[in-house]
Amino acid sequence: MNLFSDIRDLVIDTLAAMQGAGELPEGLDFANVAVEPPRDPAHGDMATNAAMVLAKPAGLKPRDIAEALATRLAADARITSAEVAGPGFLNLRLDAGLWQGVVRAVLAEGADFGRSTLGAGKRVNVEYVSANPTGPLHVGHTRGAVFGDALASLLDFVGYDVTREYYINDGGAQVDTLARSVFERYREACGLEPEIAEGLYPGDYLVPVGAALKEKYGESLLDKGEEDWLEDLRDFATDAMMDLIRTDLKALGVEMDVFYSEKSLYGTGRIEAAIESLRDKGLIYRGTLEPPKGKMPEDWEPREQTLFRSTAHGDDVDRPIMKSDGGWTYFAPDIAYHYDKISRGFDALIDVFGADHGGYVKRMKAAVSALSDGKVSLDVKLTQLVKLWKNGEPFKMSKRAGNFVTLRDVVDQVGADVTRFHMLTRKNDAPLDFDFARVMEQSKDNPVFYVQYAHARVCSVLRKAAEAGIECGDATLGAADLGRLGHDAEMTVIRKLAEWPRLVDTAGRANEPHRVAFYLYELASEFHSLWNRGNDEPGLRFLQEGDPATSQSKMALARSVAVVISAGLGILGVTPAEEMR
RNA sequence: GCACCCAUAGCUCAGCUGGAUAGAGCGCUGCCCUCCGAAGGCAGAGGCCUCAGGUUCGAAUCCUGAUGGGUGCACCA
Repeated sequence: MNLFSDIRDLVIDTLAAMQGAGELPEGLDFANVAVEPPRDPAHGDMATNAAMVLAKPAGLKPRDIAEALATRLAADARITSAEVAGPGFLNLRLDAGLWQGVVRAVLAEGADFGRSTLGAGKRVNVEYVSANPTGPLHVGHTRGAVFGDALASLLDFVGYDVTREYYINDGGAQVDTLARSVFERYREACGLEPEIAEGLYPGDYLVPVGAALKEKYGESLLDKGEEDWLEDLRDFATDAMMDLIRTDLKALGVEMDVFYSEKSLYGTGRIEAAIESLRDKGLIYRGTLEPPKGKMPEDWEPREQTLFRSTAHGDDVDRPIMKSDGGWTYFAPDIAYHYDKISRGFDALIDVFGADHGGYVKRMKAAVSALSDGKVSLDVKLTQLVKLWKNGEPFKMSKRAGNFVTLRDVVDQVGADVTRFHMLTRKNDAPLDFDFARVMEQSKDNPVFYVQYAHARVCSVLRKAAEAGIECGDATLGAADLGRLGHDAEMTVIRKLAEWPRLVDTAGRANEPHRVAFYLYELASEFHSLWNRGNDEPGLRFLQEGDPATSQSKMALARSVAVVISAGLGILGVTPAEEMR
């Protein structure tokens, strides 16, 4: 149920009827006709721009169209008034029954209220986190994880068939480095002095991995050369790291559907197949790239390479896919991976990267465009930096020393709910401040708390009602006499509830889950406002002493707020608290 | 040098894909608890939406350019 799209349908139908009556020419495009909440509530319940959008193509004056449209709309039982305003806006007032219908719909549909068919069951793959399996996840990964997960839930809510996926970069040189680092920890476990050379991973999270190696191999590896243990240790270490990463993700409430191994692409002909596919399209060639303008790398020399003509699909320069030693560049398996996603039948792909991978977007889009002949879309969402603070002081971390702040540190300290919500209070491409002290604060300054508090208040008043012997099941409330609602303060909340389906829809189109967080804050704010007005105006209290019928109608509204908050928090992966004392 | 992202209240940020008088929070000033949770609410002050052009009925929003920040720029992932 989406009141805005219902009314828009009504407007479109009416416009079509006007065409039938010769009041409007045929062949008009109604795509830009919008029905939206007016900026100023005094203007009415909804406003449409139809007359202004159509004036030019129809060759008529906007006000004339608006007048005619207003006359017809006013004849509809759902519309109580239609007034032309400004340059040609049409302000509509709706029959109160429609607003009451919103509350009824929320109670009837529950957590499904606002679900849409925007996605039409299309299959979308959301790839996120995809951190190298060389250590625990840090705060930056945490933001990507939260964002990707909420985005996936949002897309599911608007009707997509969503797959959550993690690409394990277990095929490159960094895994060799990991294996060598672990070997030193293994030596350490055997009582020798570890030699953590420059370039190895110094973090002590590898100590238990070394110990586990000793469990498995005893001291048998000590006198062997790297060629004898490197491969085994690569697997052993990446498995250990992925276990760690999976556990961390779970602590944050993130569960992937697919973990896709880069290594599985090698030696199976899959990279070759992907490249062949590009070659068939004439997009692979041998050539020499121009040196980059401006800053010239020290060791630059002209070099003939195997290149992907990504410029044919919007990239700035063509990209090497093969190194001079004959091995693949990192780009080649990425091409093959996306080729695999395409061949698994996804209609749309989304990659969530850290902002430091921004330079990678165009070539990846070029690859997907080329591989799918433009049939599969790729949207790349970049998550900006997280700046850590503690009590207003910048919180420094040094990756070199291996003491960076991990996802686990954050979740253990502030909890998954707070972490998730806070990371969604900023647009993905805006930098985010994360102050350990402030995000745990339980006051209105903290949006997580503020939203959860609204939910808890509803739960509280419902408990009170139950104690007073008032039946408050959703079915009962849905059948309550909602005509008893109607005060401005109540209508404001109902209007906000009615926006939920619309909000979800636009958030889903933009792939922007943060909008859900902002909406929830606004809804909570309207609710708190109504709640407090009950202090001065007893008639606005939800629980009306000695008047069960009115109490139930007000409870219906309160309960609707809780249902929508709960559904919204569900998309964000945050628990709706029932009590916060 | 090139590409991408960003620029909105003193501070931190929204702004519903082009709509009416640009919104929150923090901070500042002043109010509201014999009252369903004051961990809340109300009111006030605070803006040439960085600048200059363009598109049109209409621009914070779209386009171009400038300025100021961030990020990334061949056989590393």
